Amino acid sequence: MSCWLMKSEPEEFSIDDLVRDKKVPWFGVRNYLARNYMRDQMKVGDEVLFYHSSCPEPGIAGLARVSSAAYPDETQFDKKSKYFDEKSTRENPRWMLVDVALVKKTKLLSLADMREAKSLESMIVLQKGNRLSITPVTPAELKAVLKLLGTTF
DNA sequence: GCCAACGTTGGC
DNA sequence: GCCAACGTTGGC
Repeated sequence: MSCWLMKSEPEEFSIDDLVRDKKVPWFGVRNYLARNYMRDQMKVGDEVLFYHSSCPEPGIAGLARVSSAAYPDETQFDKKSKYFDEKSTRENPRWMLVDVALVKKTKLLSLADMREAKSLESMIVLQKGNRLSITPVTPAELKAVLKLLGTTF
């Protein structure tokens, strides 16, 4: 079992939207490394840290789990979608996704709090220049995040 | 709005 | 296959 941090812009899709919807396809990822994580490494039941990015208070806002195997992202075939990819075909889809299901909304563990925590300094999301929207989280990092949040999965 | 960092594209 | 130019991300 692995753990992942997945970024979402709350103006697009927030933890409150996940509380409402319970389970969503993680559409719109258009980065090959992030796609490969979903396609090749994610397993049903993997823990997910739901992270708010590009917003007034970035940080971890909730806990979730991977709830499906990888399958094609429908938005790549939708000409009206901003995620449309004319080079992708149904026979050979370029972009894959997994479903993500809510575990619980948590208090916000802000980016500032995360930067202050020595136990989190190895997290990829905190490394300089990191822009990847999906990053692996080590068991030790997960444990430290849960401790700071005062909760468990 | 700025800008550093990084990914992608395309000419050669 | 190199690499300059361009586009995007995302914190501030």
